[in-house]
Amino acid sequence: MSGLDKIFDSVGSRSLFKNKRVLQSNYTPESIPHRDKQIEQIAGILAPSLLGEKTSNLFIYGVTGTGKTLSIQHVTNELMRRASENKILRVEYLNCKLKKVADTEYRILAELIKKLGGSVPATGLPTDHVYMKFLEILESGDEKLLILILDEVDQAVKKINDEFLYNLTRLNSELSNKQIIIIGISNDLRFLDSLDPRVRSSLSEEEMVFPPYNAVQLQDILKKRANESFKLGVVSEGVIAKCSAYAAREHGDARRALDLLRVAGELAERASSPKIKIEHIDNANDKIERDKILDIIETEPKQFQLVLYSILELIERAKKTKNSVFTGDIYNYYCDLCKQVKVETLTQRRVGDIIAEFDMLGLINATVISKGRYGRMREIKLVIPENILDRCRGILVEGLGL
DNA sequence: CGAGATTCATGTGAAGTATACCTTTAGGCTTAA
DNA sequence: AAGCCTAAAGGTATACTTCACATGAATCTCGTA
Repeated sequence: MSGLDKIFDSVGSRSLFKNKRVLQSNYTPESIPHRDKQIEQIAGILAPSLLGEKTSNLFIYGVTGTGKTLSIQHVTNELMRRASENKILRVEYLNCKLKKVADTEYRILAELIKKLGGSVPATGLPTDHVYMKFLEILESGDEKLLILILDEVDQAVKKINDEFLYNLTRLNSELSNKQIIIIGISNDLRFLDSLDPRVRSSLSEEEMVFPPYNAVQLQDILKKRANESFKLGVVSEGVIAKCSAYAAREHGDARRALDLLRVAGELAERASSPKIKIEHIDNANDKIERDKILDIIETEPKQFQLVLYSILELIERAKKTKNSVFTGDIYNYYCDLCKQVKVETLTQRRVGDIIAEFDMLGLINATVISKGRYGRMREIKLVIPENILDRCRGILVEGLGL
């Protein structure tokens, strides 16, 4: 038996997981603790849809990981189950945050059409044409109602404008025998205030707020899932408490807590530990943060990577001299870098926008400051933790062929 | 000395351009009657 | 004549550029005490 066989064979017996899926973020549990009230309320609002009646549009707030998406999905799943025979309902879920998938009006519509079974080219069509196509494909279906769930709408509106929401809410008047119910989900509590009053009133006919979980509730949730997910006796004393404490600090983000538990389990498994210990959670916390950032960096387009590399290098240098880094410095360094790699340089205008995007992504922190006589620029600070800087640089160097 | 003007380096908005892709339309070719 | 293919014409979204104006506090200027 080869050495590898041994490793492969031992996987089954060594695994700490009974059913890992339970801890993955796309898993929909049977019951959702501490959200009974909200679920009932949603169900109450959406119930008439079973009879094919148009219900109010619904708007839901709450910070990440408070069970918004889960609750909605739970209710709509039940609705679908009840409505499965008579085909009056259809539910579509769309996350508006996904870059390159749903970050423009055109792409959101294209994505919706795709989900409904049609197809549209990535570019070339006038937007109103795409609207027509959307209506067409909607009319062609059997279902009377479409429940459209737009997750993280605030992101979409920030990138586009609120007119497209208005267009969506107005589509109902163009549909002869179909109706659309829009459910908007947002993490940003102030989002509604920034909307045009017209859009606001039609989108948020009903509003709901999901409060964050407190540490006790988080523990409850984690316990339940841990029991389903891990084999008996695998979870050490205090692990659950620690996970929920971490997550409670992140304003009650349950998803974060579950991720933490799952990754901790994976780490423990990899380290051949028979139990998940508290130290695994600390490691998991680092790993999650790390993977998130590394993934963003890796998937960013080349020009963005060049800018980011410039930022990284300059901040590294500035650390020694205790100077700050500004837009101009970065642009100069970036230009040199482009020459070195033989890539076309973008204009400073564009690079400025790219820097702003990194700010949005949370990789850097860029604040506009005025240095009086010496101009006005963004002061740029890195948000990426020290301990993964080298790996970031590694990815960039490799990706750029430096 | 201090109020107001000046200045710098870039922020920021709007409009224009390049590219890649789409539909429509007209012409040319083939085919079947 | 009808059907099919192709190429040109006309159109769009997106990423980027160009142009022009906006910003805001350190510094300068100059009248005044």
